Amino acid sequence: MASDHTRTAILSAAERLYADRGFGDVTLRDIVAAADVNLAAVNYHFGSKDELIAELFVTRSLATNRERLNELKSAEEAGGGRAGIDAILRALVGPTLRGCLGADRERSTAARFMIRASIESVPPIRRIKNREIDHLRKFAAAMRRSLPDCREVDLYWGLHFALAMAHQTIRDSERLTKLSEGLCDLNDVAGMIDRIVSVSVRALTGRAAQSKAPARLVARDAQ
Amino acid sequence: MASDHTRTAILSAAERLYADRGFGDVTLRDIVAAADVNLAAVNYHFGSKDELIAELFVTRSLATNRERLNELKSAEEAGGGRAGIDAILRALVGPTLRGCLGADRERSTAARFMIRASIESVPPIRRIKNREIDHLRKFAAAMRRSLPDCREVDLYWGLHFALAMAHQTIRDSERLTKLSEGLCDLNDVAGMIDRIVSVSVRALTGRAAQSKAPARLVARDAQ
DNA sequence: GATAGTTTCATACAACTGTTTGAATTGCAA
DNA sequence: TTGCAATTCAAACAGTTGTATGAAACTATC
Repeated sequence: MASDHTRTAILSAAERLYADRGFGDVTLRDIVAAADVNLAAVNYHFGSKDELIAELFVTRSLATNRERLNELKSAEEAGGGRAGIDAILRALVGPTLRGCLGADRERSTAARFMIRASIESVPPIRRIKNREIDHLRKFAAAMRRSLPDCREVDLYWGLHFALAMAHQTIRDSERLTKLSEGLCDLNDVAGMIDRIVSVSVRALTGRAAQSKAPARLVARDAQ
Repeated sequence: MASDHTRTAILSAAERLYADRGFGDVTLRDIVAAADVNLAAVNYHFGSKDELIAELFVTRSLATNRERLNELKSAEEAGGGRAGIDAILRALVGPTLRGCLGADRERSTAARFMIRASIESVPPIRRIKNREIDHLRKFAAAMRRSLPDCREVDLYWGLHFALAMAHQTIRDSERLTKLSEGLCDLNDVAGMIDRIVSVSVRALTGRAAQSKAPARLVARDAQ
């Protein structure tokens, strides 16, 4: 194993191309052209296209999860074993948002690749993705500790919504910019995280706080 | 132009396959096999694969927008020209959510096709999709009328978040089910809409303190 | 029933896909 | 240097893709 140069060139070219254009229309020939290596190098170093994608995904997935858990852990330590709900949610959505929309270019392609991977469900990734559930469960557990009075079902919905907002903001930032005619500042990543966390916290605590339960609102839809 | 049978068979088979498996791995041969027509029929009736996709998207896009605007209009008429913010958001996310997760199978594939189209950005669709902005602007305008004291930027973020939650709930309903181990009931579409609308309203009215909106909203729960 | 126009069909085509091959080149230890 | 394994390379492979073709089968009009 000499210099790894070819291997890493392929990895980073592939990641960038997949992040930019999706898995659908990026061919091995595109990748090797961008990496400036020979076509056969992919199969020589990775075995197959699918294994290349899988390696890319596994590496990044572990890194993202580690980053999230680090933030969660230090938040829990700071709170003596129980973190505030806002810190938990911040640990959940912060890394990806900063990664995708922050200034660091390398982290940006990495994070955008992960978004692609979570959207265009391509076979080699789908097989691995079940582990994500286990990862999210840790956050659900932290949230449960933080909000012991919150109903279980509300907790999952809150987690789900927080991820949804973060996700969609990354994926469709262009639409939001166009729609608001530049009013929504996507460069202010910290402000954006605050906003998402704040909405999520309110979604979670709004009902729990005002103790009184369902004044179920009239929903005349249905079929 | 005799019986349209072949044409419509292609359209509905294509829509179903694209909705189920995405644009990435559905070939013309898959479509004609499902529609039980000859391969050449696609090019004969539609010109090309891209034009078939475009026709599918335009048709459904117009239908969805019409449905949303109808709901919005009747909500505004009921409120004497100014609809409540919850009714506006309900008109925005309701049709798609009911379409995707409701019981009506035909509507379901139609709506799921639209979700696919909005995720996997395939060229023939990307060209058309700019019109969506104009459509959303109408909802932004209605929201502005409903919450005249709300800051413009908060308004756009609220609209964005509402769509994000609806969207992600449809796209990744499986993950939510697994994560919550069936606790989050995705069959209760009405309750889900309540929940999304309620969170969105709180996101909008919480920050803009002096709002006049009826904050008596509480989402109901299943079970 | 013959005719003209539309629609279907089997088949072929050219382009592109991921993968394989076997020879050429490299790097390094003896 | 020689020898040998690891790596690179150009070329070709088999399979799939969207599209085109020209003959056959229809349908309706006269």
